Amino acid sequence: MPGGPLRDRRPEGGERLSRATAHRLSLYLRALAAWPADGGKVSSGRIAAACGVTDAQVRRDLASLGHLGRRGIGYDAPELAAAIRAVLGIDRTWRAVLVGVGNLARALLRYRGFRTQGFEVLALFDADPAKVGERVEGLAIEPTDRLAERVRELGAELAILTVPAEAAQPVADALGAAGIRGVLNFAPVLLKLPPRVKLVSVDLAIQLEQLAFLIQHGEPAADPAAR
Amino acid sequence: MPGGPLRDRRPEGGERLSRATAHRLSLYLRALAAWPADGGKVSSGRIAAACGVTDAQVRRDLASLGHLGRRGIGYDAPELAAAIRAVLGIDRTWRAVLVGVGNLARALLRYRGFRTQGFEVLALFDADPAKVGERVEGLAIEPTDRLAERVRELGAELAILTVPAEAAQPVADALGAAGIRGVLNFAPVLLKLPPRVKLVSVDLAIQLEQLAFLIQHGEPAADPAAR
DNA sequence: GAGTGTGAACGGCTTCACAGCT
DNA sequence: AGCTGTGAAGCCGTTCACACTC
Repeated sequence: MPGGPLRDRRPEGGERLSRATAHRLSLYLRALAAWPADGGKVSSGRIAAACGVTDAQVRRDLASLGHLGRRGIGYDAPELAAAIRAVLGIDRTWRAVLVGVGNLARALLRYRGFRTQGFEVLALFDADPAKVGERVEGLAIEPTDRLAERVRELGAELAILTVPAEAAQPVADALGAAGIRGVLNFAPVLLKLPPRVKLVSVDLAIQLEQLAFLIQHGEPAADPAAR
Repeated sequence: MPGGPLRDRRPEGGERLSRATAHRLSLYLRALAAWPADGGKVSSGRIAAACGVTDAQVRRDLASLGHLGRRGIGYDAPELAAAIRAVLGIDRTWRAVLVGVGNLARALLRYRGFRTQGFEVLALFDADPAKVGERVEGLAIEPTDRLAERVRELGAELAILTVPAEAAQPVADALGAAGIRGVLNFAPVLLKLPPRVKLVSVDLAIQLEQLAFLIQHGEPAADPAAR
């Protein structure tokens, strides 16, 4: 058998944390940031209460980052925040471009917390010639057919896709070819991308459907945060 | 104990379907809608391919809706779509209000698929007096302090919250008091609501953080759709 | 007392595999 | 052959409980 023990080798480095855990870490980070910077010590219980999860869950999540807590004491808030940022990969600045400058794009651009959390939008693109040249939040809109070229030029790693559904796949193809590493997609379609490009999709209509579902079936508890 | 001799309620009383399943059902529904309306028959394999899941998963999900498929044949697309709509609770119209008329709100209002999927926004509210009276997508913006009164008047069941973070909790309180049944929240805070009010939260900044995390750790596969 | 770290039990979702129908 | 429905198994994330530390 040619495969042998070399295949399927777990890349060492301890425990891989799940996507769900990563999501909660974002929540914890937000809670820490909103904290009145008192003593600097926090406990799993306080974080849990602020984020709507159990304290055991918080401890389990934080333990996966290393030995950050001290028994009987708690966690050091700044140290904890730094560790979470590091594992989430937001301890540096990500260079991003945005394609499709509609209302959603404008809302995102104005959203504080993008730049503060380490995301920087470097360029805007739109296929509509009437929009090209217009300035939004300090950036001039460029034509979409320059997308690949400019992505390479700027060294952008992330793309935010806020184009209509029909335009999404062609743009995604162009982004993939230009060497982008991640796409945050708001178009309600299933994008096909090479496996080296990571994808997170947000479908706003589906969220409303989920809400209808929750009401329809009397689920036990309200949801702390959703995806 | 009422009921008595009537047991054996197979059709819908038995299995509760999970939130994850409900999310996938939304995906399937979208795939069905986008289908070229050929014969009218679909198989679990085709749906699976369109949604980025396994065929076994599709069968398991659809089986939980009742006995819709026919062995050797597949599913009848229109019938399947109707069944999914029914279980998701979107086989009727939901009356909704929207609070906080910024760019995000305008993007949502323009989003086709809201009204077509059974959601109708009846009124808009904003705390900014300068915006009150302005018409957006055919609706005049009303002052937020009329919110509770108008929710009752209109019989609204759902609310879409697109206000700044600081304003979210007070508005949520007002909505809860007015008898709203569900809230779709876009403000980056953990809302406290009575358990009878269902909550779905969408945090756009967290989605970007998730993307950074995926890139940072070379996850095996790209994600079909996210929450 | 307050609080973390963690094995172990638990529960639920997903995948497998195949029987059964067309 | 093609495809669904479904026990059974596998897997993974969450919760429990408690030893341990300050």
